[in-house]
Amino acid sequence: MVAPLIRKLERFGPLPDEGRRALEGLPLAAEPVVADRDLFHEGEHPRHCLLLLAGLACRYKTTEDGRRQILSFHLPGDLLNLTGLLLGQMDHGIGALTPVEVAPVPHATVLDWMENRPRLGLGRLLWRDAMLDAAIWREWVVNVGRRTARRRVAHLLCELALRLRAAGLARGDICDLPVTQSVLADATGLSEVHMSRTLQDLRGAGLIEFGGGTLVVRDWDGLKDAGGFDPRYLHQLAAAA
Amino acid sequence: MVAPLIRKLERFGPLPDEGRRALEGLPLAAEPVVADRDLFHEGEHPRHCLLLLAGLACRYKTTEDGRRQILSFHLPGDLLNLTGLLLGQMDHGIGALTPVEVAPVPHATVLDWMENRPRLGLGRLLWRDAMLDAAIWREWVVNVGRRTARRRVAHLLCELALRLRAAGLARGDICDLPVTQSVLADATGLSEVHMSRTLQDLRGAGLIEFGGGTLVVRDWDGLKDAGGFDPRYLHQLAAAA
DNA sequence: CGTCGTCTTGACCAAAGTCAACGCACGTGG
DNA sequence: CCACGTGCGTTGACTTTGGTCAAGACGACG
Repeated sequence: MVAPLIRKLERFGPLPDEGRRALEGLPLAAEPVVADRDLFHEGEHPRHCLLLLAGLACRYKTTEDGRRQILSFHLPGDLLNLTGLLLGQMDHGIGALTPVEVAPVPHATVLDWMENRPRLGLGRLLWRDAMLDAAIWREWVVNVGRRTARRRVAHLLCELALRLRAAGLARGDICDLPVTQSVLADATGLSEVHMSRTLQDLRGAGLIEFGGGTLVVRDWDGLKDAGGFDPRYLHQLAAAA
Repeated sequence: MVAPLIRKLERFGPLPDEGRRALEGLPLAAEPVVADRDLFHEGEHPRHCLLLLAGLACRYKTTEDGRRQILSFHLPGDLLNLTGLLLGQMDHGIGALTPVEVAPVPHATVLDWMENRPRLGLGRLLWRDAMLDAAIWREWVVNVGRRTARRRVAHLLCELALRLRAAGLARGDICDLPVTQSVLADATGLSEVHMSRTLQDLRGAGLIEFGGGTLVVRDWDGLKDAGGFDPRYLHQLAAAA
């Protein structure tokens, strides 16, 4: 069950055997969660992280006037909520976009890894993982702040295609992306209607197909181009591009 | 010289005496940097962090078509660039917005604090500081993604007023904010012209005064309201609101 | 005194939002 | 097996927000 997490951490650097064994020995109780349920609520003080085993999750915030902004997507293998561990209170929610399986990992366990057991080598790798999330947020600020709808959407799809591929959720250019257009709209700061038009635009240009929970990248170079996508911000993940 | 850094870290939790002594004993060579110069370039592989001693700095990215998006502002006491330490390559630039004083701190030193010397208690505090930056980015995604120009600008000014106050750069509601409107525009994803109009709008509503490098918050509640500002995302910094 | 950077203003334009209607697929219950 | 409802996507007409372009004011500074 921890294999995807281990694979991900090893992208950041070597994982000592002790660390690997610690992860593999972790008692994990998988819990199913139905779609659209919160894994963490904004404002709560969590006492555990969640290892995402299957399904798609997202972080999001809701504005004062009820609009939703999705902050990031999370794939199987992601250890959700180091943020909550370090900051205490959740400043955002984490929700299941699809039916999901998660396994709680107590904060105490993670803190022990990071602070008392340097031989595991987990501290730095987990920290890097958190910093990669931050790198993605920085790019999202640029995306919503300074790009047109077309570039925005193309850019997001590039990022997702790459991450889905790295997580083993794609066969070639065919990616599992079981989300509605309204989810993509909330991730890009666009309206649902305009998302629909923009996707049609990209489809019409022969760059993608999207529907039925699947994204097909028809023309990777064209899509990269349309999005002004430079994968360097994804750091170790960039290789695939 | 490290006093502002220590003050900031202590907001996140108790700093053991060993840690304090380690910081105070740090050999710091202050270097002046003129305004508009880069402290770190996008793409470089830095070998040190920079402790910001005086002046205002910002992180930014430039899009493929040459537009700038400012990602965050940094005030004296900030230890710039834990990101570079952990991710290796810079995915963004860090620039001096005003004349600035910085002191380099080798990566090796910081890594040593964090990984080999748990008694210092610095690891967790620095990590929290990095996570607070991430919390601010999340809010910025919401700000540029889901708020109108007026709310956006009001929100940014609320955040800055609070942070400037916490950093001792404000006397009451009068804050040192020596930046041009074009900088604020790049931080909010607006055009320079529209920033000018929006500031006039806020001025006209009696919420702020802004000019000559100074921000005066005339009506804090009104400004919070106009920005939909809820300081909880600033975590330990929220107290002042 | 002239120049440059910054801010302001006005006129116009383009991008994206809003509102409303409709089609379609899917699942449910009669 | 069909009727119905619901959620999702699409389309069109219209509005709003903010961007763009261009000109001018103002002040700091050489």
